[in-house]
Amino acid sequence: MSNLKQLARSLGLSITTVSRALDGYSDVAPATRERVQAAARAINYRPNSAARSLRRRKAEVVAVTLPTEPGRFGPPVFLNMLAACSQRLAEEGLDLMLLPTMSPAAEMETYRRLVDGGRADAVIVVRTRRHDERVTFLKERGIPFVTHGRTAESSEHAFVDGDGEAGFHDAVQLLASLGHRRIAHIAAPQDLTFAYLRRNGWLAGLEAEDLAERAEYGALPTESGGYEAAQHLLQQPSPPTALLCATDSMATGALSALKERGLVAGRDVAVIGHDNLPSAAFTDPPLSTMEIAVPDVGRQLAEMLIARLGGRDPRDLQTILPLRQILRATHGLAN
Amino acid sequence: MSNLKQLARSLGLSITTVSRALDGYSDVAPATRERVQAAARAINYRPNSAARSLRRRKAEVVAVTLPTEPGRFGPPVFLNMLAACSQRLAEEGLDLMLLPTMSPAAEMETYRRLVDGGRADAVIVVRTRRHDERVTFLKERGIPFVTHGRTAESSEHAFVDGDGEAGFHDAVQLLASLGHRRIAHIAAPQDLTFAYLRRNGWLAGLEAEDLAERAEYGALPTESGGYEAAQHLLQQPSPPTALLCATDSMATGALSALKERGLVAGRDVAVIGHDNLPSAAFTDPPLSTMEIAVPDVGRQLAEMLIARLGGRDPRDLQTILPLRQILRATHGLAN
DNA sequence: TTGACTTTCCAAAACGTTTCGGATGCTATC
DNA sequence: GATAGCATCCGAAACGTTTTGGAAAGTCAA
Repeated sequence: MSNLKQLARSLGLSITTVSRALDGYSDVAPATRERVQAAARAINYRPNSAARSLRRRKAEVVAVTLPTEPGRFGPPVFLNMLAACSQRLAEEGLDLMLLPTMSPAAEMETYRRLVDGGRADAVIVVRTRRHDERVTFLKERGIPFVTHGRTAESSEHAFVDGDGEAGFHDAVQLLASLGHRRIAHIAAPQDLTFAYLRRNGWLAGLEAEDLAERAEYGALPTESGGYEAAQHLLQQPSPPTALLCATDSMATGALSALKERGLVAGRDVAVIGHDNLPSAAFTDPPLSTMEIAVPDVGRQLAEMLIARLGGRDPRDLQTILPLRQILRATHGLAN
Repeated sequence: MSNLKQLARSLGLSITTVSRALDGYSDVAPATRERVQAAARAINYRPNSAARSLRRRKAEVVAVTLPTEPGRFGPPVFLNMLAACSQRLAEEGLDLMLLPTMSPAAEMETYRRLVDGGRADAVIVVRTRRHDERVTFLKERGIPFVTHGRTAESSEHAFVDGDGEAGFHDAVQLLASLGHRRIAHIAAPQDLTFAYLRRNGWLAGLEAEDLAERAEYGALPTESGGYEAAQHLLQQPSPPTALLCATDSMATGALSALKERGLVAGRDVAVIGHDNLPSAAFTDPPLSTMEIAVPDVGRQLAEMLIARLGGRDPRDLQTILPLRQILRATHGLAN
């Protein structure tokens, strides 16, 4: 691994000049700069990142921890989003670094290493919970951060989130307009903000439509969870005619439970999910679902982070994005 | 952010002693050590990672770039694997850092920053191609690395891979034993090693069973790709009775194409995939597929990396893992 | 009392970069 | 021919840690 000292010696220049030539300062002669750049290219010189960030007192890294419950990774949706985010951050010279973590305890320890060890300049929080230890920690330390999804104390920090509440409200109204009266909810764990808000939207929709029946079942946000929930709901005395599912994964499991009982989704029972996973277009029947209407959530996340790093007030950096309903075949008619 | 100097001053000790107390050296008095540890805990001290890795001349980071074709992220399978890998690496004091990259060019630039800038001590290569620029680069630089999936020059480096060739060979034999004679292959891009090997296995299986018909169609390894491929293969004069698909995503797309033509998978046409995605148990009918038989590929990857960092010869670190067939409902009988 | 050992501590150098505050030599101006 | 101004370069300090090579004080045996 080459360094400035070698480079300087080989060129008969001082370390200072070489450093400034490469950084584009104006006090180095054009001819010299070219010589330096050529030599740097020739030996594949890159500044040592540890030395640079020690001196500069910033890591030039934005970190995200990826909570990975054993055996199950979060929706692939996150990763597309984070990829777009990383692209924008790269334009700013920032690396996005993802750190898988296995347990909440391990995750908090990672946060401490990250923040107290100066390894990251800013943090993105995903899988946000309503009362989120990570948010508390970051606020306490005063390090810039943006959450993907709100918390109970969202007014205090930057976030971007889809309007799941409105989306589920609308979905209930759509189903009601199609004649459904018994619209059940397949809920994800309520400590997760997105799950809480979607359930709220469902409740509000029922309220608005004056529907008294409010059957629901909570499960893990996975295909199995959705399957289990649907099984439970369908075997009740007067089973629901519509299943509003917190996620597409759950909806997929629900579809499979319907099939097992000889029911056709979109004809016998309506099913609506959320996320518009790539596979949602290929379920049988193709899943009706919803997704955030703007294409570049990741980019927005990056912009917010950059604004926060530039000192902008977090209260100016709070976006709730509208959802778009994707109506395929499973939202169906009530019979 | 606190540092050793503050800590030392507040304790009336030298920086050296504080450092050594925290690192568990034996030349510091037990009483002193406790005092230091208590103080460090009190102010949330963590060593500055830039300073530490500058001095130690190692980053204590293992990097993975995640190639993310726009709009599409690799199978979630990777991420479970990497999470397990990161857990094992953490025991060794190593951070696993994932870097999303949008294009091959951007990916190579990331590699250069990573390696020439001393940001990572070792690298994991995923989505391996048969002729892989990244592998060439890493070999040239002499930095330890392990690939997930083989390359054309695998004899030279550490890797762990599933035996896709044998798996697809076996699948052909299974299908043949069920009476299928026209077994088509839905292939992924052949520059990806896994795709190449699976196709090879398919060919070898046909050979072994003396089947002359070898219809195939290459597409992107996505649901849409599989859909498109199945459409193409099924509209031929004498369509295949079995579709052996390079991935479960493709198989899912193929299932949807079958349905559209009124065909039942597992009765009219057999379908077999690869990966055993969580959703594979919930397709309709449930997908027959295969997966690596051992549970902890990620851990193996980590062990190899650790061995390489310890100087072990890469030729001792090459594992091809057997696959397990998961026979659900779509491998079906030939009619 | 002396010398050899042990225990406990510490000063200083080093890692590779960035950056502050000049230094040097040259050109233009009066 | 002195002076100011400019273009170009550089020495040295600093970032926070680890680590080398002792130093100081205490213990023990002879």
